[in-house]
Amino acid sequence: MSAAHTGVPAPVPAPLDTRMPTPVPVEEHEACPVSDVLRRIGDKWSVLVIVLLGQRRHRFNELHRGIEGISQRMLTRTLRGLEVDGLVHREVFPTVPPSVEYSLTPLGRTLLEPLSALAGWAVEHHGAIERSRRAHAGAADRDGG
Amino acid sequence: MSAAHTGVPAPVPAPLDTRMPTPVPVEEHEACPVSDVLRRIGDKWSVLVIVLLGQRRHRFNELHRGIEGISQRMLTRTLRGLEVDGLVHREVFPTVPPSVEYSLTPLGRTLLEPLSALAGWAVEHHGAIERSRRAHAGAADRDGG
DNA sequence: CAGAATCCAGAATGATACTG
DNA sequence: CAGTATCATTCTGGATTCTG
Repeated sequence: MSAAHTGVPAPVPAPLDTRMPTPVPVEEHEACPVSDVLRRIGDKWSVLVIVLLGQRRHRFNELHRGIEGISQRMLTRTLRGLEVDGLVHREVFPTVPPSVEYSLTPLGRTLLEPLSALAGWAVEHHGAIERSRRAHAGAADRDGG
Repeated sequence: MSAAHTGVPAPVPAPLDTRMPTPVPVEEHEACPVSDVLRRIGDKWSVLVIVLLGQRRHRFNELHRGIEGISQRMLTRTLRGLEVDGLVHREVFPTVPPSVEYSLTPLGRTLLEPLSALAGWAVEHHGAIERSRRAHAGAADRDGG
């Protein structure tokens, strides 16, 4: 197995060597756990739910009110997905009216640390990203128009 | 602005306090840089491209051959998206036949570090995630069948 | 070689109405 | 309160064909 998709071993400083040492296979990319996780939390709402549940546990409608713009359906689906992956715990209280509380599992809490690393990167560099996007949009205008 | 979506300040150890200190607004989640980055690199191929380009620069067809299963169209679209965001640099050599080399920009290289943190988490915990998925699949079978 | 253009299938997301 | 069911729409990814 190539090391390419098994762990991103280190922040390689990109030697930019013009030679081609290895053929770079990357066969089993479908099972790559990195892509797998990225696709799970890369959807529209999962990160927001994880962050909110990282602060404290919440009831369903608290999340619904707290995340402006999410539909009931998508909140349910997001929570189910995170629950199936073992990141979120769902606890039902058989009261009337019924009450359900969501919280992060221990596994889910371990995700907060690497997530905060990526969040820090995003906060630090989203200005540069947006400038780059605007610059390329302008370039496209000048190309096409 | 709420602090909820601006940086995931720290790996909060989830006090699980039953009180409700703050109302948790999360208004401007559409502009949340964390979700923004996650959605960019959470697609099917971006992470693989970033990892490969983190090792060294590549020509178009090297990437095409190196990433088994990717279509020409998706490789082009993925590279364009990363280029627009300022993470990938595209350099054209006007030879015949033409040659194009892709490499990470300095901004793109800074992403390797937080990405490797998340990758480490994924590698460490994807076993637990898959067990959880299988457990819930089995539970669904017993529920529905 | 490195793409662009076109067409298409399926998944993700959303609005709305209904239920225990 | 906490969902489920249904339908419509948008987005994503892919196969194929064509070009400088």
